[in-house]
Amino acid sequence: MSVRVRFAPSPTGHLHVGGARTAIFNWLFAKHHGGTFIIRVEDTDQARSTRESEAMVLDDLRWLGLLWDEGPDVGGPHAPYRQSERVDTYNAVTRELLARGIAYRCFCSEEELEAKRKQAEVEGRPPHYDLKCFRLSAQEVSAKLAMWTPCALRFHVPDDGDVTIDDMIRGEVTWRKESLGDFILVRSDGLPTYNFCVVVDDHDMEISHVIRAEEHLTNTHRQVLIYRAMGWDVPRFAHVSLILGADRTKLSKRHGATSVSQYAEDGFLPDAMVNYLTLLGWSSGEAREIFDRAYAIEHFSLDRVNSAPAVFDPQKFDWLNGQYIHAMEASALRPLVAKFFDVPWLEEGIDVVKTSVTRLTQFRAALAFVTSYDAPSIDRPFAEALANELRTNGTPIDADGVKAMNERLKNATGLKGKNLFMPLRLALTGLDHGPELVRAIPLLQHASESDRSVLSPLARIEKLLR
RNA sequence: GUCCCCAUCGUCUAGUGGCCCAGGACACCGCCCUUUCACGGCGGCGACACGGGUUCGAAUCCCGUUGGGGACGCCA
Repeated sequence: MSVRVRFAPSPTGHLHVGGARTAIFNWLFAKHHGGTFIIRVEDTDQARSTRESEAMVLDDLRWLGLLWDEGPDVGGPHAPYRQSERVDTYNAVTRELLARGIAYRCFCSEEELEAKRKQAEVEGRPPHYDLKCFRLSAQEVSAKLAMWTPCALRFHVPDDGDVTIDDMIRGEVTWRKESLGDFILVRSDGLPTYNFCVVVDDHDMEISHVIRAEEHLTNTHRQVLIYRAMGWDVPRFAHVSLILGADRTKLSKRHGATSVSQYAEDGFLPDAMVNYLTLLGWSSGEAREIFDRAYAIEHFSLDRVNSAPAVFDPQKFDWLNGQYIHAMEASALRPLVAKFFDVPWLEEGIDVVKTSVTRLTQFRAALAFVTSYDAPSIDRPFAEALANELRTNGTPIDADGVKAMNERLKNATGLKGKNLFMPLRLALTGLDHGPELVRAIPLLQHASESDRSVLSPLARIEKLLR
């Protein structure tokens, strides 16, 4: 049997890190098995779904590098891949279920149902539907229909409604029929609900494995009942645990950045994000934490996915992102950094400071010693000696040149060690810390040559002496 | 409240009955490298939630307790 998996976002905003991880696991599983990765848009909630959101989610997935084989934009053998465009398919199933008496019309108003739910709650009963409309006679139904009374469609839970699944991450999970009330299949506005669409679509699209978040675990009960009613094969399920915030509740906006696009804007790299999210709940079994996609694809398996929820740790993600930045060539980093901060001398600048940053956005600040200069207060004879050195011998443009300059400065001033290097650093950068001078000084010189807004080392000393 | 899931250092995890008085990573602390900062190297701190079983032997299997999370919607 070929592996066909899907990621099914509802287009109500940017892709969330939890959704991103679910997408990654699906993608990894598909790639590992040489299967098909499908995107299906679950937009049956018309009030919240928008095309703009759909575009944002797809952009986020593309940014992560999770490319799909079938989807709303690229099409495929089971098009359309947008639930709002598949209503005819659902209607056909609805008619069958209705004809066979498995589904029935419910004329109860939302207010009425809400009141009953509240009542059940105070009486300590489960808030299940009371079957009022299930008991309606054919005549009563016809009468209501004749009066155009709005109605929804409910699925009737059968007497043999106990369900057991063999979840690939959790093992056997069982629900008793009693834990479920008759549920809505189609809303009174004619649009089918999630639990119904998922089943029809997953069957129709020949999905072999449903890999999704744990919040859907209890929905599986209803869904299996629909598969059974239709006589369809039930796919394998794998419910991935939730990602939690530091307070151990479901990760949400109040925990800070939670959308993929926010991390992109904050200077994180897609490779680092895929790596970090893959590690959140999965491990290869080898003591290896930094790996590329090829490694993850080769080693990924669902039975190594942790069933316990995981806390998202921004510090570790930050560290991991830094590891990626440090390992990259300045030439590869340049176009990525340029989106946040661009100067003619960027590549050399990146090369000089990259080990001091963990995010692309930090290059601006790390290179501030080049772009701006506040003349510090410094020992005047030393500054004059330095000015004299630069005027006489020119500014060094490589490490050897800097070393030679240091040697001459040592002789001219009688200073050495920290007493020489600290004033030198201060005089040229205005700061008491920064990259090594053998790199920083040539960078300042080069930058001033290609960028008029940058003061050269000599210009800095002259400003300081003024 | 009912149902379902979960439980190893602060966090992510290794561990599938003896190799574990529990290994790695982040964070934190110290030392080294570096005439600054950062990177890097070395070391330290730090966990099997609790109680019962099963077993010669349990972090690992079973039961219970506690704790956490999720779902109970004409949201997905």
